[in-house]
Amino acid sequence: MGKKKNVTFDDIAKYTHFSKTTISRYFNHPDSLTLENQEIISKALTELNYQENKVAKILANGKTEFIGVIIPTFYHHYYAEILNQILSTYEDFGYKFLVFVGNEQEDTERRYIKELLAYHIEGMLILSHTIPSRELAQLQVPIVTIEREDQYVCSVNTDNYMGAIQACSLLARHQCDILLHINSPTDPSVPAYGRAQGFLDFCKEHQLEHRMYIQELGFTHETVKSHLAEILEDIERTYSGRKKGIFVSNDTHANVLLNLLIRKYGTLPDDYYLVGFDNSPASQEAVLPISTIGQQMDKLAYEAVSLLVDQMNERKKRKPVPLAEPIHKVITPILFRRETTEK
DNA sequence: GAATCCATTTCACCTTACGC
DNA sequence: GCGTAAGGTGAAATGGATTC
Repeated sequence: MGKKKNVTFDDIAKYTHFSKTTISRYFNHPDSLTLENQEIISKALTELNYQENKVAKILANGKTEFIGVIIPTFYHHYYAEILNQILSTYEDFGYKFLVFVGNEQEDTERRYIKELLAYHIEGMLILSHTIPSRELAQLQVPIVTIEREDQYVCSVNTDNYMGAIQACSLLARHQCDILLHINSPTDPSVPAYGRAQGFLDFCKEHQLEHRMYIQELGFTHETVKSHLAEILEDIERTYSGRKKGIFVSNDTHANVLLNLLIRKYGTLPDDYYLVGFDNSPASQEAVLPISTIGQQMDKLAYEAVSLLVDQMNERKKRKPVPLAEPIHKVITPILFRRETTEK
């Protein structure tokens, strides 16, 4: 049995005795047709069972309606959630997404970007950290980054510094004797650096005893667990008998630390107060729901896609005016008090 | 190297409405 | 009745990879 041929504009045109142009106008500029003719075409579409052909549309106008996305990893639940929010902006903007996970491999990410450009994506959202924004800015496609170094490209970031202040304020209100911050080494050009800087500034300003554990924790559960176990051992040894307020740089790591404590003590000891960052699902689903600084992922995703769509629309104009300077939007974080501080 | 896939775009034509 | 503008529509060119 031969393959059944799809119904095309040509078929609709012959059926209705209009030209293909008129059929195209029906879909793209319906107001340019009389109501009577719109009705005739509408009826024909139903009778012929026409199925929209996006591939032909892309071929004709060169606009793929695709946005490329590079995610660094799915180990952090934050990225799964933010991607979920990005995908849901389809309802608002109609763009579809081609997603790659770079796994922190710079050359792999370059290959993925090349592949995305070959698909004629109209814009790109970059969440991975490996490729400098100066290099991204050279690509002939609008780009918006989320929570990464962004000097030369548009971006949407959480106010990490304010988030750290909120976390420290909460721990200070609980009269913690010592404030501790666990983080990976972060370059000052990365927005997340604000978490460490905010911690440091708050402790200094309020003359609170503090300490920062800054070290690479790894990208697998096993390595993170092993490194956090070492840090916890040091905390137990150094600050025994004191009330410890720990601000961990993300919820995934906060959850691993919480599990280590619960495995050891059966519960979260009274002298431990814990705050994470991101409000990722891990913080809510933990054995003890974790207090956290919530990144408004829905807003981050919406603003990022919105900023990208603005640039993509500008490029479609006859005389596009490129941005003089990259736009950087900042989203306010929200404090969530849960059981790791509210005992 | 030409034909094919198929929707869009550009240019151009025809019709109708309106003012003088 | 004529000229002009606006509205409605069609023919042909177009895009790039694949197939013939």
